[in-house]
Amino acid sequence: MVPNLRPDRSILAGVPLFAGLDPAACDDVLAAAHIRRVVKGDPVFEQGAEANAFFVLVDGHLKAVQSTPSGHQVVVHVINPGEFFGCVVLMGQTHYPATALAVRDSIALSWDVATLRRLLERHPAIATNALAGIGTRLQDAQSRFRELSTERVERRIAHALLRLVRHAGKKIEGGVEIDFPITRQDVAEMTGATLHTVSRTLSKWEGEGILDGGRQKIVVRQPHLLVAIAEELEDR
Amino acid sequence: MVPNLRPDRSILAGVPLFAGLDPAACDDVLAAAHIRRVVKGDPVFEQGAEANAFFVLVDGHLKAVQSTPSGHQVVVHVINPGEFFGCVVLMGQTHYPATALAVRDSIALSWDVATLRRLLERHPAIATNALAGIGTRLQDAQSRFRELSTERVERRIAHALLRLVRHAGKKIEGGVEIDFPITRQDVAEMTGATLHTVSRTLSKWEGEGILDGGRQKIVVRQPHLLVAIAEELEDR
DNA sequence: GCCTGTCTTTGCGCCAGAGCAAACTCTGTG
DNA sequence: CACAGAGTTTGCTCTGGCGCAAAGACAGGC
Repeated sequence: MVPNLRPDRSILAGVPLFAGLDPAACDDVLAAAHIRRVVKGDPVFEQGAEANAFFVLVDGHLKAVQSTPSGHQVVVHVINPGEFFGCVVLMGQTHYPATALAVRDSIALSWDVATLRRLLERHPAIATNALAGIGTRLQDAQSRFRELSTERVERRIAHALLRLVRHAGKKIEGGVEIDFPITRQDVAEMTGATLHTVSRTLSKWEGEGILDGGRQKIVVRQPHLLVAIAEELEDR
Repeated sequence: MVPNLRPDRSILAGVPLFAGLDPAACDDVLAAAHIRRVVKGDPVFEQGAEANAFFVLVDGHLKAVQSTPSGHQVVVHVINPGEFFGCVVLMGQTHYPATALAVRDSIALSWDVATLRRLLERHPAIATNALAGIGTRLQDAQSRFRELSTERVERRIAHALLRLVRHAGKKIEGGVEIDFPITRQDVAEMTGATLHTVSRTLSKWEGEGILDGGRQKIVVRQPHLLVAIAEELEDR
């Protein structure tokens, strides 16, 4: 962690957490920030570690994974640029409940707990924005819970892919590509399925022209067909 | 909804959302509140309705249920006295994502959106407290997601019961009773299981002396055995 | 006290998808 | 360029727990 190297107010532009802050406030926020670079495969923090900092992802992609004592892993959240993470420190928790792992080289801003508290006090709008952000995430978590309870694997995978397309999709020639390396195992851990089932399903869809796979790569060719699978009332 | 009938500051004592507020602030909060009484079986608000009020449960118990287009229901949250709900209005959502149903006669305080905004501005501590509350709930949702992904039904049911015991348990002669009417179906909807599987599992546990069942009633006799089932590393 | 509707229990068959196993295919590295 | 390791595909088997069905058991209303 190094002191802030570029006091460029524009990095905060795409961060909902700081929406509505006046330039002076932005400078205040930035001045207190540290920059944290993390290379693909490295954790920003690990599950169980003492929670002492709060982060905003500026560039790259992370996944928040929880692992169970029995060795299973679950991807509880994919963190996209502009999102905050490590938000447990906002809520008086002392340890991180998940590991934040860089799925590609990433850059984050960070603030330690005390600094964050001070910023919250000085700029109450941040608290309101944080509330909105966490709320959205809560809803997302509940949706996924509902899906996992009520839907069959195929449909859950479709939902997961659509979510990825929406939040981390990059438009390319003839489709939308998930903008970071993603394994079948990752998709399995997001949907409560096994690697094998995900692989089979994606292969089938590839055969149907819905998407193109590849090593750590997914390109959705026909998003609307995925929507049809995800939403269709009648069971397939 | 009727105007505040009892301006008794003490009702706010057990509400974490208003922790740390000075007496004057409490009075301010209370003066703006309305009291909403709701009888068992009635909804406080329904999924899809316009979100125009925010609530704190003073007495009773609610369940937050989401239903899918296909008719399945999921219990996303059990609301205990002192908790807030309808918190989507805090986050700029326009419609309630779930139905809040009274599982017994209940009393809630309510504030309309505009009033709430004003209170938040005047008493920033509320925003901080709300942040903590939603954060806890997010973690809870993620835990349940993880359980649903990685654990077999029996263990998930054990976890759900323990959660109920913890947050809505009433110590009675020789055990802990869940302090509101709860059906096997409810437990099923909390754990992503079917009514039948829950019934079978509870019957088995009743046979083992871990708990006593009954119509809409569960009394846990040996919580530690439940913990053993929930936590044990080796699969049963 | 009886009746009705709701909740619960239990039996049985079946299948989605997990678990296991093995081969195959990339990609980066020495 | 061969090799190692990680990621992917695919086949086969087996089973947890769902779906369906039907019979009890209880509580509240009349």
